[in-house]
Amino acid sequence: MDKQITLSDLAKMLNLSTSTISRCLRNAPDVNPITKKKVLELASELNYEPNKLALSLLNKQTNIIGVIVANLDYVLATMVKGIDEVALEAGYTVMVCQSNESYGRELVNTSRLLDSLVDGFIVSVSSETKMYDHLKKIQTKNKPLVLFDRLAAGLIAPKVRLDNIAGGRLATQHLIDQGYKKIAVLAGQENLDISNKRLDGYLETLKKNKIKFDKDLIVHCDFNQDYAYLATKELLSMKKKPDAIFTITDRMAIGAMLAIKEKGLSMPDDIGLIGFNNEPITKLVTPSISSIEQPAFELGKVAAKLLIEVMNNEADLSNREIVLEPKIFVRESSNKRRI
Amino acid sequence: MDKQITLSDLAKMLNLSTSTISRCLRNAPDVNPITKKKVLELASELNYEPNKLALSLLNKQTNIIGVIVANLDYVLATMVKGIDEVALEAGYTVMVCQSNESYGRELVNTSRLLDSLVDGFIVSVSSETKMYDHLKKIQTKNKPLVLFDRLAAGLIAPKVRLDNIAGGRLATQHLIDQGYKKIAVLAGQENLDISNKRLDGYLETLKKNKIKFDKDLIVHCDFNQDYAYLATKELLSMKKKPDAIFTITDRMAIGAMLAIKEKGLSMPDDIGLIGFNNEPITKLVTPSISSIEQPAFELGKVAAKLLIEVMNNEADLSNREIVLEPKIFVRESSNKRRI
DNA sequence: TTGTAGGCGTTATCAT
DNA sequence: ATGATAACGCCTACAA
Repeated sequence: MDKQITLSDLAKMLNLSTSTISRCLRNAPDVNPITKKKVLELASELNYEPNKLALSLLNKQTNIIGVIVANLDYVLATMVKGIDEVALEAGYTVMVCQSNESYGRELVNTSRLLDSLVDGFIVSVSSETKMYDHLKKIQTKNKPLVLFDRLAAGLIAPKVRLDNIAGGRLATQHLIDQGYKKIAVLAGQENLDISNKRLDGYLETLKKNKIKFDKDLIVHCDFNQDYAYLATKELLSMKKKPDAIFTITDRMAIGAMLAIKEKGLSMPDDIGLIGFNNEPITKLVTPSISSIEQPAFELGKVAAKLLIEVMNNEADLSNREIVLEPKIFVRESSNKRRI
Repeated sequence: MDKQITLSDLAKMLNLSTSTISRCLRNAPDVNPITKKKVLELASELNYEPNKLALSLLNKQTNIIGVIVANLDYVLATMVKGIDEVALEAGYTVMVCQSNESYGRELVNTSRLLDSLVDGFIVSVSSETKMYDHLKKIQTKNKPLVLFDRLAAGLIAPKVRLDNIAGGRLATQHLIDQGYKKIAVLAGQENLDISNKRLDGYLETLKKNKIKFDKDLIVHCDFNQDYAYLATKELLSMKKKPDAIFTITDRMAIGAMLAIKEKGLSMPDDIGLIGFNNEPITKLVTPSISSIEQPAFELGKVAAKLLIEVMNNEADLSNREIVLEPKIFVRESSNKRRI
């Protein structure tokens, strides 16, 4: 590691004090233009650049935003891109850590970022995370924290999320409108708020349409294609088997689709299928899969804006919750009436 | 932002000097066990944590690795996951910046990370990047730099990459073995090393099999499904139209597939298709798409290991180039002989 | 207009 | 066993 040029290097070379150098470099008002010129010339000649670490130590801020996500799949990567967009614009650099859906990794990441490194946090919890002490610790240390996507239920903090209930409603109502009556749900793990909300939308919509709810039609499993495949196989071998499946993610929809095809059933006639996230893949498989879209890029941008607002603001935004609306994209897998 | 507890806070409260406190906290040998106990108790009670910024300023290292990638699509996200894995293990935190395939963004990211923030760089250049001054600047400042995936041709630095020529060979030979004779290539932009290498493998294999090369069958276009779609439409309306297409990425294969289907041609009989990357989607579309796999996770791990080696080592590794081998996955889209 | 001194939080070195 | 001091690189009073 080469020694970087420092203020005092310049000072020595020009027989000036470091403060004078500093002033010249920062366009301070009261410096001799001649001195200033000399300093600027030497500085650019030697490629002087201020040491951000020293500045951060002084100003107690790093201009780094820490982002913790469970993984970098399509949706989260898109959200991160949105965060990046806004952060860069505002002069912040983004540090992305993946927890790999592991609670332990999330803890490590949090504490690493927390150690005076980042100015604020944007977090989407892992599916394994059931305790929020690490997030509370962020708050105890008075670092701004914004939750997005997968929220930590019960934690008071500014939040940005999709209206997951509405997503659940949208999907369910669509299936009902298409004439499906026995609608199964492949949900995520039971502690996962985002999954439960989508499920709530489902239940609500059944009730509204006076369809009896059958608890055997709800399966909780990992956010994972393989589990979804297995779960669907089981569902399809039940006596009162479903005539439609709503999966809480597109990955799971793919798993379900494989099981359905294997069983020799055809979509949308024998069975309807709708996913969630509107990943590009839904358009490309055969049959194409209906899905609920969340505005992922926008959601990331909003989260970053909110965090920056919190960081700049004295006002208490801890009860602010920004909710974005989902959209439905009807495709072949559930379009029984060929609308 | 609350004031964090500092060493001198503890010192004042216990009527000790900061050096003593520091020693106790770091398990130094010669401290009075009683003092030590007192200090540790108070420290944990007040949740004292050392200020990493101050440490970094002192030690001239941040334990942060900066990663610059063009985007976070499947392959790159997987590579980043590999980097993350190794880095975390070695006590480093990873800072991921996306250039969004923009040269300008890449410049900004580089200089931000460069400002004394990160201990080393792992970079995959954007498809727009044709000049490497920003990377040379990293080297001028004597920060370790490892290139991976998309290398900067001509820049001397430790590199980790896929054997792209072998990938091109593998794909081409497979198509030839299947009986295809007029093999088109959808390549990336002309300056992109990774694309050119795959193309080299193609050319080499044609020659080896004594197949005449037709330059009209090579199309350079953006790494992008839509462009690939359009390019394929053109290819298919040529007089001497191809009987197989090798696309340099799977995304492009998808675009090609859409154009092929639209034209009413069937794979693999009317036309063969093979992609590159072995993205999950290749297995899921109909017909499933043959593809060349690169060991993305492994490649990320190797890149991180190499960087750490460079950072710890005085030896000059700037000529080291680690090459990983691709594998072919034959699927329906090109399996004419039903092997 | 320029210089001096002190501080940001830590550690290493040298004294005590 | 503990304390004082200097140093990392910068900035902001305050002094000259």
